[in-house]
Parts: sequence; C-alpha cells; structure tokens
Amino acid sequence: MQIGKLFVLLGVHRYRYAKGEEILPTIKNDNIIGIVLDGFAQIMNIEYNGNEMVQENLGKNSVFGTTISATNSEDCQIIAKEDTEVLIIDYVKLMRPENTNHNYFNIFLSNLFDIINTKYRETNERVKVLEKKQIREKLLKFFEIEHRKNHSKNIYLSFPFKDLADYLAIDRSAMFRELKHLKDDKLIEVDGRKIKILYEI
Amino acid sequence: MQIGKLFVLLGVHRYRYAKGEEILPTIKNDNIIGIVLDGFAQIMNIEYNGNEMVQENLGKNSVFGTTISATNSEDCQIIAKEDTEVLIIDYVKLMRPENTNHNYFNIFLSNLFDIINTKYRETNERVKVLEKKQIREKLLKFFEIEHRKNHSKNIYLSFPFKDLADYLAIDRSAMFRELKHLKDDKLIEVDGRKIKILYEI
DNA sequence: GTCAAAAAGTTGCAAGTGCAACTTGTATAT
DNA sequence: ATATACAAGTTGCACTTGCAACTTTTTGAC
Repeated sequence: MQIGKLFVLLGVHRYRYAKGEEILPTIKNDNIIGIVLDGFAQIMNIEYNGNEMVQENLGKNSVFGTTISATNSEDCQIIAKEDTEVLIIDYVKLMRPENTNHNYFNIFLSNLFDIINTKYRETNERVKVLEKKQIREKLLKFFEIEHRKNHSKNIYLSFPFKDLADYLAIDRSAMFRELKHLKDDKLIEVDGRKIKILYEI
Repeated sequence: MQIGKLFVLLGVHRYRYAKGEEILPTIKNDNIIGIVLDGFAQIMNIEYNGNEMVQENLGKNSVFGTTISATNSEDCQIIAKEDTEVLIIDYVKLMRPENTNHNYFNIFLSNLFDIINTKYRETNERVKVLEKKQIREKLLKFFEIEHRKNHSKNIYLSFPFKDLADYLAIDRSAMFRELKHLKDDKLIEVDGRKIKILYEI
C-alpha cells in the first residue's frame, strides 16, 4: 500500500496555506493533532473586546490541536504568518487497532511518537520552571536545567531576553531586576546573552 | 514471538517494589521512560540541607524518567509509597527502526503513544494555567478549561483545595483570598468543593 | 552614514503574593 | 465521646511583582 493511500485511510491530510490565511477553521471541534511541517503560524486569541493577541507561536515541528491542548476550541484562530505546510491527523482514526497491520503506519506512528515524546519532555521541563513561585527560583531552576543539558556553567541564550521572560511567564522588567540582584549577589555574570553561573550546582 | 521475549529485546522491564523501596537508583543516567502500572510512588528531592521534599506524585499510569523530564538526574530518588509496579522502557532500543517488523511492538507502541499523548495534553492544559501571571487569572483559566471539558458551569473538585493550589503553583492561603475576592465580585459561588461559575464564558 | 525598529535595561509605585501563624470545621479511629 | 489528623478558611505583614513609562543600546534596512 502506498503511503498516500494510507494517509487517506488514516485521515491524515497535508495542507498548504499562504501567508495570512487561516489554518483549517473547521478543525476546531475535532479530535486532531496538527504538526507544522514547514513555515510559521500563530494561534491568535480574540478577546471579548475584539483585539487579538498571540497565544502561541508555531514554528517548524510544532504540534497543535484539540488533542494536544485546550487551545483550539474557543475564540481563537490559527493564522499562517508565512507560507505554511501542516499535517492534520485524525486522532480517532489514528488509534484504530487494525492500523498496526500496515507497516507504513507503524513507521509513521514511530516517528509521530518521537515528536510527541520530545514535545512532552520539553513541556515538562518548562513546567519545572513555571512551578516555582518566585522569579529568582524560576531563573535558578532554568539555569540548573540548562546546566544539566549542556554540562556547562556558561549558558548562551539563542533568543532575546524578552522571550525568556515569556518562557518563564514573568514580567520582563521584573526579570531584569532579579537578574541584577543575582549579579549583585555574585551568583551569576551576564554578558549580552551569555550567562555564567558562579555558584556550585 | 512472545511478548515477553520482545520486551527483553526492546529493553522493556517490569519491576515490583515493596512499600518504602527506592525505584531503580541506576536508571538515573539512562534515557528511559518509566510508567507506573500499579501502586503509588513519589519523586523525592533531597535538598542541600538534607531534608527531603516531594517533587512529584506518581499514581497509576504516571510517566516519569529522564526522557520525560529533567527530573531524575539530580539529587532525587523515587520511593515506592505503596507496593508499586513499574515498566521501564529503554528509549534508544524502543526507537530502533527494525522494531516495526514485530507486530507486538506496534501494538505496544500504539498504546504507549496514547499514554504519552494523553499526558502531553494534560501537561499542556496545566501550562495554560501556569502561564497566567496572577492568581485570579490562573483560577479563571482553570475554570474556563474545566467548563470546556465538562460543558457545565458547575465545577466539582475531586481533590482538596490544597491540591488545587499545588496544581496552580500558588500559595494556598493566597488562593483562598482570591477565591473570596471572586465571590465578593459575584463571579463565582463556592459550596464545599463545588464551584459555580456565575459569569458569561 | 541615517533612520527606524527592536531589544536591553532602569525606576517608581501600587497591587499582589508568599509566608507564618493562627482558628474553625470535618472526618476517622479508638 | 474524645482524640487525632487533615482540610478549610482567615489575617497581618513584609517582600515581590506587574505595570507603565521611561532611556539607552543594538540591529537591520536603505
């Protein structure tokens, strides 16, 4: 069986959207997994007063959909900010037991598993940080995790500090204030986007 | 091929621990997925000053391990608080492409996928709440998600308020304070563990 | 270069929150 | 019935934080 036919059987569809288009308005009520294969999209939240705000950024390999989070079922829409290609997977069809008879399916599922598992690990990592009640603790937890991942006391941010504040779900200025306190306490040194851990970890 | 032999091939092992035992001290450095099949365990964090604190509760179907989070690689141990049965999965062996030739594997992976995917959705749900900066917003987001899940403005907590505070990663007394504000503002009514949403959602 | 836009960094202030230390209520067991 | 433990609920206070409103620096485009 061809992979294309199997995709139809499984309810897996590939869609392309031009910049500015809304991604599948119809998927909202379904039990689906979406994967961004290429491009960039954003989940926009429409507030009661009418103005929109970015709820989530979807880069390449991002996963979204009602099966993934409570995201896509309310007053929100997913907008392609560049030309974007997505894979939409019907979760119910995907989980049919007889699928495992098809080898293409098994390879596909194995890859999908790896993607979801990686996302799950990353999200758990973030939760470990978000669980901390205070900004200082969030920062220290973040440093600890980065240290463990890279086995180095030098942390290099590949993104703006603003994005770090978003990741930690804290106010940007409050974060800078606490970074200064950490510097004053000789716990870290900061040089641009390079953070050096000075304490024993 | 028998499922037992396949498990060996995949590096999947089932272990039983008596109450009080430490779960696999050796797994810490490996790339593993652990699943609690039965029983109850806790990830304990040993602090610098020596006293332990609960980092995570692992009930039935809980997933843990170094593949899942940055949890198990530092000064922590997993203790069986009841007689507990766990499945330990070697992630590298699990992801070998040739595995998909075995049908037992495919069924196993399909089930594992469902478990991880469910956990991922639940974790994402929690992140939506933790991302909110203020207690009031965390509570309102929590209500919103519960409302969407049950299509009801009556939310019944199946756990103590203390656990809700932990879930929201906020101080318990601060949570009660804010619940009172929400009551004063006529946004909710609270009767025991039943919360009634009074506003349009 | 010059300009504009984004990011970095700072500060005051009011409001929010964690923490400690309670009281009250509600189960469960002996 | 009494004791014990746990959950619910409250309060004061000091500290933390979000927010707004800046300035300064860096980056990227023309």
